[in-house]
Amino acid sequence: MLRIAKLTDYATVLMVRMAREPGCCFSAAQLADELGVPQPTVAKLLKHLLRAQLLASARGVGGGYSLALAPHAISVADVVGAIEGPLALTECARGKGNCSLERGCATRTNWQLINRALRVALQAVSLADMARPQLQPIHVQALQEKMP
Amino acid sequence: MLRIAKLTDYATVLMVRMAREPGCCFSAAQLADELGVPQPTVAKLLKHLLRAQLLASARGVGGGYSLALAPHAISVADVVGAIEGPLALTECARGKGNCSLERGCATRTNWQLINRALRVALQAVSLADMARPQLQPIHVQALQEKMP
DNA sequence: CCAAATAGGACTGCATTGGTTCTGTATAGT
DNA sequence: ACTATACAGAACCAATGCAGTCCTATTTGG
Ligand code: FES
Ligand code: FES
Repeated sequence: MLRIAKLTDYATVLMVRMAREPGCCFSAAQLADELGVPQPTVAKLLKHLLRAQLLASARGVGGGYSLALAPHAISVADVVGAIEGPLALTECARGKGNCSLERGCATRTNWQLINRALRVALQAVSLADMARPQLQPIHVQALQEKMP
Repeated sequence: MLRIAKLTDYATVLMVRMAREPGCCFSAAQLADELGVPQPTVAKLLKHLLRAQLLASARGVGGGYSLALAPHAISVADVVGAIEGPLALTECARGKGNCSLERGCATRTNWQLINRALRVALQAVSLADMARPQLQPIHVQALQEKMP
């Protein structure tokens, strides 16, 4: 229903938590405990975020995860992308041949533009922003200027 | 994966098609044929759009559907909302008690703002806009001005 | 009355998601 | 060297929601 997966929500909460103390090393167990979410689930998410190179890891006793970049250098779009794959509102927004309506479809390119706007909006919000109690309303200066 | 349902995509294509000849009456069979999508599926979508009062219908021989409002008065957000229900990126974005992380969650209010930005963006695009070959890029003037 | 067309459900197969479990590997401390 | 801790990666399963179909009214023009 045009919403992010619950796991993605968890992931952002995890990342924001870590963004509050960057450089610090968090174990999966510790994070799961703080968050109140089962440990295996948290572990899986952290692995995904690691593969996307948003986290760095240390194995062994006393190991754990830490942010790979500064909090302001990681965007919400990065986190969403790491868990859900590339952002594509419509089937046809990701490459050709995915949508059965392609031939003669009038909405494809316009959807792609909407898609791009969403991506930009998510890229504009960093973990550092999310860690603040409340960020300013995002202002969408929308297309009152349209094609002729 | 943060994408609209395929049926929603169909619905927008249908609406845009009708927006190109407003006032005209389209039967489900005719639209299904034009679109290359099975007739029952199209019929179901049209019923949903009708209930959301985006369409008007005429029964009986020679009946069909037509836009309930002018093309510029119907937004993409309306269509998405009609098919998928109210727009809510996160569980917690729609009312209390939906998200298990609620207590002490630092990202809730910020997600709600992102949510609102998306809604505004979709509301800003009308069927008339979508019917044009290509609308101007949506410009998101994002929150470089954040909370202190 | 009949045919065309919508109105409204109920129903089903399938894909995705949320969540678990298992095996393997690296590391710190004893 | 041994062991406990903690990550790495994959396979696995149950449940939810989606895409699509079907069936039975009801309305209306001819
Ligand atoms: S190509 Fe997918 S809806 Fe137009
Ligand atoms: S309340 Fe749902 S993620 Fe914070």
